[in-house]
Amino acid sequence: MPKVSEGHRQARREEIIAAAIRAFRAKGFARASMADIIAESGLSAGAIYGHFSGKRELLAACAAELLSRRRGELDLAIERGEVPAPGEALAMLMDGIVRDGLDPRALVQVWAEASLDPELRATVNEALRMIRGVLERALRAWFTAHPEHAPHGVDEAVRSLLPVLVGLGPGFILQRALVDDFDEQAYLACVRDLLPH
Amino acid sequence: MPKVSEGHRQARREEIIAAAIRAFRAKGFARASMADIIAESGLSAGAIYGHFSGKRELLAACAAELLSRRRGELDLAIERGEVPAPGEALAMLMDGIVRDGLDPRALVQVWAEASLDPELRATVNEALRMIRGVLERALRAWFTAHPEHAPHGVDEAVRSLLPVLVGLGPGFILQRALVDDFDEQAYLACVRDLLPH
DNA sequence: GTCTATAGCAAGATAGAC
DNA sequence: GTCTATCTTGCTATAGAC
Repeated sequence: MPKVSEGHRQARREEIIAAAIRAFRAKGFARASMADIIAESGLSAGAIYGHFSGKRELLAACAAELLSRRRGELDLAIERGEVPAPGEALAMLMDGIVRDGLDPRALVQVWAEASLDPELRATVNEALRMIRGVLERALRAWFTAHPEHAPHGVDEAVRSLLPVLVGLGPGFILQRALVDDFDEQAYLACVRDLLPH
Repeated sequence: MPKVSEGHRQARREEIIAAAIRAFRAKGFARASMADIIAESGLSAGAIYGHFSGKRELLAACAAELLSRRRGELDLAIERGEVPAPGEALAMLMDGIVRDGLDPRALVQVWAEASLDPELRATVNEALRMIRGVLERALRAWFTAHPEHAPHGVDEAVRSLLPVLVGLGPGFILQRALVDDFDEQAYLACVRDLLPH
């Protein structure tokens, strides 16, 4: 057992993660140096390496943090018995990201790194499965409440629509990151209209 | 005017670009070193730097090359008077990417780099506008031929659907790059079914 | 646990011969 | 135009004091 209380250790870790998120946001994973993260945290090299084995582990921790935040809201809405339509469910997720002030570029950085690093890829996959699980619950609830939109059965409707619903998220995020005149609300409005509602 | 014919110079440039694409494909932009590209090309450092000012310019050239390839097919289909439905148009683009053997990870790398580098971002934006233009022509042709799917007029139908159609591309590419059990054909089938047809 | 200082290395770009 | 050899820079991670 550590000498310092586990609580303090956790707090310090989160402090470092927050600093790393800021650094990755500003410069991306490859370009943000440990020196940047160290400066951003106000700590020192030794302090960082006392908590994380290196830059990659730090990125994994950041990715986990960012994704776990997103889960709550939609999950909560479902718990409360709300039944958002498919397009609404996606809009809730995306709005949450926007509201968080989460720079879409940071997410693109994580994707890029995850596509090359097997370990991080596994982490992201797990996180994606989680998000997918939440969306699946939402879809299932809605199709069950509106069987007229699921002519081949609820299971089939969910199974078919889920990958596309998942795909619409990156489409939103990437355009936010790259397209000069991207209209977020118009995108979400069209999605709501396009998906069954 | 150069001593060697412009044709030879172009050929050498394309040779180098092809090598760079292979290197970026394998390792990503940040991790592929100039040494990798040099080895892949079979040339030497001096030869590369004689044609490109550095790694960034090389990436920009690769991005331009990859995107311009994609343009041809869909554009050609429209020239021939075919009128693909919206989902078909997207599927044609995505199939083209798959057929090219283009590693989706390479595209994610370009996105990540473009989201941080203003110059590359401008290049990608221009390329995206080109792709968007092609898709817009396709949508316009199809809605004109099927006005029953454009109750508020062709212009409005095109304007509304275009960003989402553009967004479905990254959704496909990213899932191909990251999701372990991604089913490409199911995704495209659902898209075809979801979009008007 | 955290600090300072630095070892050790990899990578981008260049210089100068041919 | 292209080659080889190398210069320079900036980085990650560690060592050792406190």
